[in-house]
Amino acid sequence: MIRRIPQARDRGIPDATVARLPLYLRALNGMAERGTATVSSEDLALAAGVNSAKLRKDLSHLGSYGTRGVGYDVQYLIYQISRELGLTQDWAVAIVGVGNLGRALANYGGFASRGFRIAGLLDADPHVVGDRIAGLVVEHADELESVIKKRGVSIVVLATPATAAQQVCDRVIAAGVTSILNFAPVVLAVPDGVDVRKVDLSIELQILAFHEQRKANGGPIMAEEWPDGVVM
Amino acid sequence: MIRRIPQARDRGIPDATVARLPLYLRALNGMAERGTATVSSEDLALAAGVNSAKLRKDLSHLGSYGTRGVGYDVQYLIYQISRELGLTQDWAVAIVGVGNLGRALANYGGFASRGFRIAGLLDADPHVVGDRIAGLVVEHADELESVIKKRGVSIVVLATPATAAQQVCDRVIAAGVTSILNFAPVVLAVPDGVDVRKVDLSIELQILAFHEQRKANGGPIMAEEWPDGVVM
DNA sequence: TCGACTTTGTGCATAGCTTCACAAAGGCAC
DNA sequence: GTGCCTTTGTGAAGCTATGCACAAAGTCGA
Repeated sequence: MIRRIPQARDRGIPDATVARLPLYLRALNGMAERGTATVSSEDLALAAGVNSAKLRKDLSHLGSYGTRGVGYDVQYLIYQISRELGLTQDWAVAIVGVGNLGRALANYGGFASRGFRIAGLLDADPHVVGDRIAGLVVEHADELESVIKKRGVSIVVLATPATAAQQVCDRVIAAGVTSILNFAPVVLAVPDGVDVRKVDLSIELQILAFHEQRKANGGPIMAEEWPDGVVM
Repeated sequence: MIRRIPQARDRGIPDATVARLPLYLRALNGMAERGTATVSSEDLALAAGVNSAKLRKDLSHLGSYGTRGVGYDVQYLIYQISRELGLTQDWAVAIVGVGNLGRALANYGGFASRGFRIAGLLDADPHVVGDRIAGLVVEHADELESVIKKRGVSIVVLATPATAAQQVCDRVIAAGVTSILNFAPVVLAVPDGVDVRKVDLSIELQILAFHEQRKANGGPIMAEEWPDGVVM
């Protein structure tokens, strides 16, 4: 039974807000690079593609970091959001499954730039073990537990085939990992206290197809374009 | 101003429901492969990792396809969900940007199996153009408009660098595409009527880091483990 | 045919998220 | 100072999603 204790500065940030903070952070970094010193909620909201009231409410969960009449100090806000997200520390990430997707992830620059360090690449296929990818040598999946413990891995990325995902998942949890990013198209069963986030390419396409079909067959349409009385 | 017109069988399916339908579909396909003929909402909900009341409410938006006392016919439900999602037709997909991620996507089996046919691979880099990947020859990005029109592409996957994404996005929209799956870490500006879904690997990791940090520093914790009176 | 049992479909209460609208707070010119 | 202007932070209202709980509807055995 997990129960939150309200604290002095309540850390109960809504999930929806947490999911947007990285977006704000990215927009702020762009502004910092262009030399912008302060930004209003209106402008930042525009850059992040959200409503400005929502942005202000999101930021208000972190504290009161703005200045009325002026806006937010870009550098200061970057620091506060980074701290809140835990990006001021270094996270060791292991990628399990070095197929096409695993390789793409290993080479993806967006990780390293945010405090995520790839600390291990593992695969069960002996033909892949030993390959050097993005500066790391692929290790055998048998080494999973030892890699996690020796290198302090706290986040595991699953890029294995669907059939292997649950088994690998069980092993990394047994090894003490409680944060998993799952690319395999399966619903993982995990105990309480373990966070799983899922990225499913096929599901995203299916959602797009739904809306695309709807656009084609008079779904949500311009009311003006619908011939009067044609309702079937 | 877009306004929905309620229809005889109201097609106003909530977004949250649409996002879960592919999940149900996957679970149902697994059951069909194992020869299951009917399934109760309880069992299907378990397989899909959702609450059974939610599952029933989701399915009730499609119609009344269950039999009280028995459950749902697996094959029939597969058909109904597929039809609703638009998977009974063939969708031509083009992937723009054939870097590591683009290659992984091109080789990803999950697309073809659901009515998504990769109809084009494009890249701006002359060293990549001409490569054969997953049975297709990479074409130059200059051919974008012609590929979209000649092959009836209706969904475009953006796997370009962030800097090129908006420009490519503008071009595919000008060519008539209204559904985009964006892997580039930018907020795309698009006109009304265009659907963009975003997959952002770095954001997912940041969300995990937030929760991981919270687990480490007395965030949501076991109430029992918190020393009495220590509230700062 | 009947009654016990199973499971759906949904009304309702609740929780969470979004958006509006505005008072409070601060900067700046004079 | 003083007053005007800008922008934040947030109360309140409305909307969407969730989950309980149960009546309605169907199956199945006797």
